[in-house]
Amino acid sequence: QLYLRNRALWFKFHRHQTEMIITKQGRRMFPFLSFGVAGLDPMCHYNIVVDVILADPSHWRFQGGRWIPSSRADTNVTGSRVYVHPDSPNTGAHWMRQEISFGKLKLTNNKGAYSNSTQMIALQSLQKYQPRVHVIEISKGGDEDTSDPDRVQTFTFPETQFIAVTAYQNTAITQLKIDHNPFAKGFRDNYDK
Amino acid sequence: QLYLRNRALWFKFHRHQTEMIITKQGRRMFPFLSFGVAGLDPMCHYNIVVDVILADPSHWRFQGGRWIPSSRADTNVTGSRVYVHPDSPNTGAHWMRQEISFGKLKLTNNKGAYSNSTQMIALQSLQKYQPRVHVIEISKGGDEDTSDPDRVQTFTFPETQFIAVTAYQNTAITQLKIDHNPFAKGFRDNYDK
DNA sequence: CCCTTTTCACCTAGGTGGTAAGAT
DNA sequence: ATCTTACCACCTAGGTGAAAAGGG
Repeated sequence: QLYLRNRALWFKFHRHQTEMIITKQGRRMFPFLSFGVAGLDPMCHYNIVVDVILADPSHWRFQGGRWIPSSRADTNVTGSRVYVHPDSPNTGAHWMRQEISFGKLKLTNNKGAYSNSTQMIALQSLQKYQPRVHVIEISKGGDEDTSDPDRVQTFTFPETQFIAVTAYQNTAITQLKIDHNPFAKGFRDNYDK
Repeated sequence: QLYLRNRALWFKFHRHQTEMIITKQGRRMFPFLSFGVAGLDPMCHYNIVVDVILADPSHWRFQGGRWIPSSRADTNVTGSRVYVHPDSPNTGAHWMRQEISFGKLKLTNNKGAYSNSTQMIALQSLQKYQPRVHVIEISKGGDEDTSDPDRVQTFTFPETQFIAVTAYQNTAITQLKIDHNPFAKGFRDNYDK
């Protein structure tokens, strides 16, 4: 019913263990989450949201060209913030008509970034994370009722797991970012103009 | 209860009869509509929308340095399209917290621009228009009921009237645009770098 | 020592009016 | 003649990884 549109790209990164930069002011994901959906009620209203949960309790270190799990995380895990797709709320017909892209979602390491509804997800560096997407049917009362499991569908794609970093560790990941992210075009070897 | 935030700027243009460019792919307004609002119910939900109505039935021509009304409009007026503020729907608390800006609203002369929810308002060149803003209280049923006059408040600011053009006619208007629109900075006389 | 922050050149993306060509 | 369109140089705005500086 819901599928990952840029699955092939995600797998290219996943093969090398995806890394995502986090900064204080927020950094976009690349690849970003892009979904297609089918089977919704065209007339019904839905919110579509993404959250990011800890995929693994360990701290990770990049050593000898490999990621290795280290000590257990000492910090208690703060619940990951939810990112609501900017088109939300909208009809099933709307969501099924076109790509559902989370290209403007930003990741941050600034826990104080919750000020005034800035849409960012706060993570801890060197931990492994798993994004999830939720399709929330809005009840006729106008409010979503997340306590009713029939009204929320959750999808998880393991190929979108990543380790949060403040600087890239694996040069293979860096090269994939440069090769595929349009904003990094200036770093491509075969870039002539 | 609702006021025009950039009223002084609008008056600078209004004094010379404001002109707004319309193009096929859509052109932003400058100045753009920017409002502040007070007195809403912080918990209640509202849509805030702008429409543009004909301010005058005449065609206008710029001749001898002045705008003069010409023949009556022969075309039957098609109802102006509504532009819904991208934050809609939202709570009274949200709308009262910050500027309500319509900076991304675009004007077009392409009547076929209604394709697939492109958010543009279609106008006819050389006619005079009046923007309006509507604050629509959303009923508990979740749908706005625009047939109930108690639930819609409409505000009109005469200083935001403008004539739609495909190229500027009055050089005084052109100069004001260059002086105040950041995107036209390259045309300023005192621009050194 | 390892991780984070800041700054930078370089890019994408797209909003300006000017200008010349096109359309009626 | 008058109005419209297409293209342009020039700008704003902001997303990249590299590299150097900062911090514990």
